[in-house]
Amino acid sequence: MTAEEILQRHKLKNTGCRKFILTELLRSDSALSEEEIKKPFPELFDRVTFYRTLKTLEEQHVIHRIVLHDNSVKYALNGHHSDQNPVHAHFHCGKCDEVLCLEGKSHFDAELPADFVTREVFVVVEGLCAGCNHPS
Amino acid sequence: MTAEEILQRHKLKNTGCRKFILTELLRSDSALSEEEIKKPFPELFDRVTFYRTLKTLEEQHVIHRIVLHDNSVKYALNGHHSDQNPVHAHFHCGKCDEVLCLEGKSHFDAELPADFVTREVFVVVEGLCAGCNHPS
DNA sequence: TTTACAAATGCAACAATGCTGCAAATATAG
DNA sequence: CTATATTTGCAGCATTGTTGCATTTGTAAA
Repeated sequence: MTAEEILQRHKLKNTGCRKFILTELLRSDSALSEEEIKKPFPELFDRVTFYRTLKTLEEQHVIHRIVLHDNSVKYALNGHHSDQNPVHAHFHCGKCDEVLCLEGKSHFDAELPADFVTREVFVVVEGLCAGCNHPS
Repeated sequence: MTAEEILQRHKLKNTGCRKFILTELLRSDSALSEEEIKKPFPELFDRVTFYRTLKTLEEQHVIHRIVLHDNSVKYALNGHHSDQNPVHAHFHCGKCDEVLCLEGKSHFDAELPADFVTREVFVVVEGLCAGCNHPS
């Protein structure tokens, strides 16, 4: 799957900034912050363009935001999930800062007060990844 | 439980800003943002003092931060929970913006990759509260 | 291919928030 | 009451979020 294919599939214009962001996210196993995405070419696009492009891609459900407990934000490509499951869970390694999607691998239950309705559930698991837990 | 008692219990000096923040949190059923805490007397303390006081209270485990999916932050008093349960779950009403603690009322499970370790789990349930779901 | 238009981009600018250093004020232990 | 460590207020800077507007660009239709 290429950046261009993703954009076509979502009927979005094939622009430089969009291609760049999607390409970087495709290259990465883990979710990336805005800064991490920009890293290879920090000055390639204007700050505001970057900001607006991320916003658009999120609104169009191409990518999703992950808000960590330290208030920082990372972005990841959306999978082809059914969107039936309202639980969005991610793992964040406190040492190497990597973020992993736990889609389909987690379960959450809560007893809400009467008449409360759940729309979405956002979970961030803070911990250590295998590499950081057992540094060899 | 008064603000002074809480401060004594944590061996913290009994200062104006601390008392003010704790008093406002004690008065409220739901978690409050910095702005919401300040609301009654917006100019009573300097912006930086407020910022640093919240940070201190959090570091001393008097209050905890709740980071919502829109990146905003709310604060709530810590209960007397055993701290055995690493899951911190809160409900956020997307309409009236209230935040409720779901402590002890939720359960989370995830299949992590081998050798990954969980330290803490932060959950935000986005939805509608009873009042906003069934406006009478 | 050219044209036309909506959309995307870059730039300027401002708001909100996070954060640090330092001097003055203050809480509390003795 | 005094001494001292802590807290506070102020000035100021960094980062991030956001908007308006003029210019450029992608794409669909002529």
